[in-house]
Amino acid sequence: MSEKKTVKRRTRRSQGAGTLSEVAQAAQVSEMTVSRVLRRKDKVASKTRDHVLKVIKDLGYVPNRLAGALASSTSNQLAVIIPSLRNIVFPEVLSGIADRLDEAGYQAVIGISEYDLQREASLVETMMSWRPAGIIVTNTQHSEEAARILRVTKSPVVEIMDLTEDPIDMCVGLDHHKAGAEMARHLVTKGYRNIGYLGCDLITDAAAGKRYSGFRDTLQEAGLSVAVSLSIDEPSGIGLGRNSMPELLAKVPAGQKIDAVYFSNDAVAVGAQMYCMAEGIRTPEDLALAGFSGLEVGQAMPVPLTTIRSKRFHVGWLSADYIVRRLQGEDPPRVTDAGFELIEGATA
Amino acid sequence: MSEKKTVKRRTRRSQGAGTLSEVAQAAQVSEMTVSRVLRRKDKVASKTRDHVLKVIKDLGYVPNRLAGALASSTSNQLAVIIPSLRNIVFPEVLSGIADRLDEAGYQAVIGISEYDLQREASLVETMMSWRPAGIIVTNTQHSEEAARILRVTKSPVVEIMDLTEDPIDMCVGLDHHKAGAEMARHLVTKGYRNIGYLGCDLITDAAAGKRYSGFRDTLQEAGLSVAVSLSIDEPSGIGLGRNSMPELLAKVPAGQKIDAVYFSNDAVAVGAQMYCMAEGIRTPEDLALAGFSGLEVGQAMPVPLTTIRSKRFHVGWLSADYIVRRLQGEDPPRVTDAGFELIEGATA
DNA sequence: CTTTATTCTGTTACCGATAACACTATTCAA
DNA sequence: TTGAATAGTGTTATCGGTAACAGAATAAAG
Repeated sequence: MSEKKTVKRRTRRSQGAGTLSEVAQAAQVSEMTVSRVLRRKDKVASKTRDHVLKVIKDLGYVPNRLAGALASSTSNQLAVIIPSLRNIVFPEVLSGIADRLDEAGYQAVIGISEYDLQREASLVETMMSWRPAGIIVTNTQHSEEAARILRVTKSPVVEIMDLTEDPIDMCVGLDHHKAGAEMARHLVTKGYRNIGYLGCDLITDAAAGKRYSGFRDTLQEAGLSVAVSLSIDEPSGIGLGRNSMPELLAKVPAGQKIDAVYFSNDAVAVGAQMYCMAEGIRTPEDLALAGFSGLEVGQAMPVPLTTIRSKRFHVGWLSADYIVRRLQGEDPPRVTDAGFELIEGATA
Repeated sequence: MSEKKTVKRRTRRSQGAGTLSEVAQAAQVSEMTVSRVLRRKDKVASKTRDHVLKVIKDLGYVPNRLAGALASSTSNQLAVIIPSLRNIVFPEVLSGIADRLDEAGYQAVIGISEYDLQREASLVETMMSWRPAGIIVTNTQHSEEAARILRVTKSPVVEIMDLTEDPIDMCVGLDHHKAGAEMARHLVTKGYRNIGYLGCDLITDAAAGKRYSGFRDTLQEAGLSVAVSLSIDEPSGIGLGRNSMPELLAKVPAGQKIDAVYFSNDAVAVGAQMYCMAEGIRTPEDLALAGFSGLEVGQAMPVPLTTIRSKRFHVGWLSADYIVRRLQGEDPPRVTDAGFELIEGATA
């Protein structure tokens, strides 16, 4: 008489949210029926549905999406990796993403890389292990490992803010080199000849680096060069601009003078502008200033900042849109140049 | 001869990331061994471990955490709900949260409620359905439904930024009523008697509402009242401050004058300050200004803003810390007043 | 050279859902 | 009236892992 060895163990803790099977029992239907009611797919008799819904409500049942996602291998989570949250640009991108995802029923999971490619790689791996519906990463430069994972996945991938001809999957951004060039042209046209540069670390922030090189190249074409430049390896911000201006000005060779400064972004530029106001340096009469981003704060200044507006909300929205559409079977463009726009403020 | 009806179906799509079982086969060990290698729990012979790790690397295997979390009912995801990302205060809170979570190996999943309790409730439900390790929500006011779900869950819950004596589980924040009161006292002490208020909608932003009531109450105790006030139902920001100042000033009864304005937060205050600079209104000689938050931009102004610093990074860090510690079996305090600090700038 | 303890690895039973198909009851056209 | 199409619901086999215990292999003890 062989008795099957029935080991009874397991008293796995409940999470207090109930299970499908509890609901099914209480409602006297099968689990599938409950599942159908919740997902509103397939039809369920409206009488049954109402009854099940009532039971669900009474029990305060909250479905377990881990199980759902595992079984169906579909998720409504979308991974988003950005370099930082302190630079208001990225929250604005996120707003665009969230806006589009919302209406499609998806949810962003955000990771912060702190401008560190190694951290980015580790985030990519962690986030992909949750099998998101898609992933959005910032910039087009990635570590070998991150790139490998992103290339292998079948989920849609969008690289944002920057452009490349050969994206991993899709990309939406703007040409930073061109943006830098455009500002250089603007300053040259305005008659500035002795131009300085103040920015955050150009290696850390690859896009800022591209803008700088576009800027410098264009000056060179005009027979000019960057008179003096200073890169600070700190998180960019208003404080950095305000505190580093004296240092930049001090670097100007004795006997020379600069008549304009280009900044890595608006935050730094605004900080510098505040320094100028505090020191009685008139803009643009004594010194012209030019930024990049088109932040609200720059445009609110008594003398609005001359800058280039990047379409951050739009880039975010579009990248999310592409992912959603891809998931719906469409085939959005691989490379999208969202463009930019020179804002001729009053500082240059 | 009864043949068991063996239905063979299923060709569920692979996700291209491999599975434990594939790794196990390739490495000639059991799935459990691979699982152990990855989770670094239990010990695995170092020879076996190295071999498995090599196979994992060669295959480019990325574990499926959905399955892992489902089986172990533990997650490294932490849900965080904030009202907005556009107000730099919240990204700063998030930085604090991310900072602490990182070192403990957790990951924040962020939801944006847009100051809408209904949306918050829906986010709470969606996010809890992923069975996060814990959840952080902003403010202490929630819809009936959100509160129910939060009370039922066994995961740690922290309400942040505001305080209440009876939190759902834990709370970390500051006393906004007191903060408003403190600023009122400061202005009164400084000799201001005709004080106006400009802010965003007080219903939308409950914390701002509490500050205002603390402010008003204290003025009343001093025998004063708010001379003129204006609430705009728009997302608060620098633009709002800059554009609404004229309207506020226009509301001052003819023949009267105000000598100070209290703002719902620094963004609005800075916008107003820019308006003043642009219009040649001197601060504080012609008009004193006082904000709340202690944003970098306010302190970088040529005339630094008088305001109250909220410890946003710290609040975020601490809330994450409490959750992590709770998960480790400790018992952090239920209510934590993170305090605030009056910054006596030069505008009041 | 056993016995016992210690390491390491495998087996089995789930976790809580969904996919795919099966089956029963209606409804409808002929 | 009857076979076929349509609706509504149930059954079974996973999804890709982990918990708990069992068992084998090795080391330590007597």
